[in-house]
Amino acid sequence: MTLARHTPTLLWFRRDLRLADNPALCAAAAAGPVVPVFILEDGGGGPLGGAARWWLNQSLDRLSASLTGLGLSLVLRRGSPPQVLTDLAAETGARVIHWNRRYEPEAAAVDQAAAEALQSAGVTVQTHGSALLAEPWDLATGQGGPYQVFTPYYKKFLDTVHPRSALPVPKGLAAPGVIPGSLPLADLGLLPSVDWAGGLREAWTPGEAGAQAELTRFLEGAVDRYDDDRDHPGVNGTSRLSPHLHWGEISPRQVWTGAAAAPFRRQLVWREFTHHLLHHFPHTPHAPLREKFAAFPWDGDPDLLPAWQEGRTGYPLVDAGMRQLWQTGWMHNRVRMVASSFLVKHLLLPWQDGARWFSDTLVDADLANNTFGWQWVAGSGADGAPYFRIFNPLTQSRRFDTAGAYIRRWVPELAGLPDKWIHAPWTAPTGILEKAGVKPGRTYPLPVVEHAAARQRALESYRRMTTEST
DNA sequence: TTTTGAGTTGTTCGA
DNA sequence: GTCGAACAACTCAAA
Repeated sequence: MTLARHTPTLLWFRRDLRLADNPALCAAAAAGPVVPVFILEDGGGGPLGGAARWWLNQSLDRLSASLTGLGLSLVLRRGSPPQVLTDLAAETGARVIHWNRRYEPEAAAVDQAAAEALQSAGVTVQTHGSALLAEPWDLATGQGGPYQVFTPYYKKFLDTVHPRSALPVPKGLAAPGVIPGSLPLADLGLLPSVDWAGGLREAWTPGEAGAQAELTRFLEGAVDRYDDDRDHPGVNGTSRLSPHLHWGEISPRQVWTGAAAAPFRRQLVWREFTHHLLHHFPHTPHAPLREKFAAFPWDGDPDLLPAWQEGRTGYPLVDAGMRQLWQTGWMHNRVRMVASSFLVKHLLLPWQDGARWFSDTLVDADLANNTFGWQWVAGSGADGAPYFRIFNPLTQSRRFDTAGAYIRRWVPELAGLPDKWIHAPWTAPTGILEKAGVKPGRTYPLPVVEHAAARQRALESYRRMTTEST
């Protein structure tokens, strides 16, 4: 064995907290002893929300245990990646580093700075693609530009992208003779000082094993009914893989390979599309993609933002969604649309406020997906959604949570109401309300806005924007 | 260059 | 209760 075989290689874990189908891990392992490191970054990829920090803590704990089982030791550090990594290279004598690429503008800038610092220090940087099925710059229109409409993107994707099968966990992993020092996980300070995470613990199992279990559950049942069930929030009909995908505890390739059903794969391509958009339009987390929306009059009552955040709007489906989010760090996608639309159109508050709240409370908080979703709802994003598409929270509630199962679970003070009245308690007859123990305005809020009036006001605002900007 | 067809997820109104 | 049309005008993507 040559001396070079004993020189360790650095492996920088970021949004790929898994061992299977991990190209950076495979490449590092093939070169000899591996020093895996995770850095809690000072700035970079944007501030981590509270729910995301909890998830990250659990996931790092699981990753560390898995690596230990294979004879490796995860090094935890905090600071600025260029500094931390050049220090670690000097400390270990590593000449090569591998990582899987990130795509958010700020994260990509950090990675670029780290690569430059390492190269200046004589360290070879090798990056790999694993967070997406296609690189954001791979697909282009006939003109060579980025796509802004999903359907043509989707067609192009199906024509040109053929995901390869997943990589196995590499065999024969070896640690270096000297293990670099690591912070204890607790010293990263990811967990809240007051433990509010009970609902999260109950709802989720972060980590690679938890991700595989969730995929298995989905493949053994829900995937076959996905097209019908995914819109019904009272049914466990979605994959619930979003947080696992966000943290890379499972790769999109593993999911794609496992689930061949077209309606589900289509959703995975949506994830690709949002990353494509964010890469090509890096300003969109803050500013509307459609420029004329910069003039939109967001003149709703800001005092209603907390009512929305805390699930006190008086619209049971909206409130159920916001409370599910607060308690479990996740909201069913159908309800995300209804609740987001309510903030933007009924309350006339800026989508950026909603995006910020979601970023802080979602365990799957993902810049590309979150940005796309909010801009789509606001009508300022990349699609042909007409401005007059305003969700009616009652129609949506009756259509998708007909029997009220979702509302009863998350708004228990309404649980005693019959199906017929649970969607709009303030319309129920007095006798029914009394029997259910519901006092509108006392045990459950009256609607903070009236639907028809709010709808008219939103339409008027869009009209104002279009007339005043021309 | 010009033309053409089409665009995730909806609601309301009136026949 | 059901059904089709209207809700505007624009932009995108490809031919």
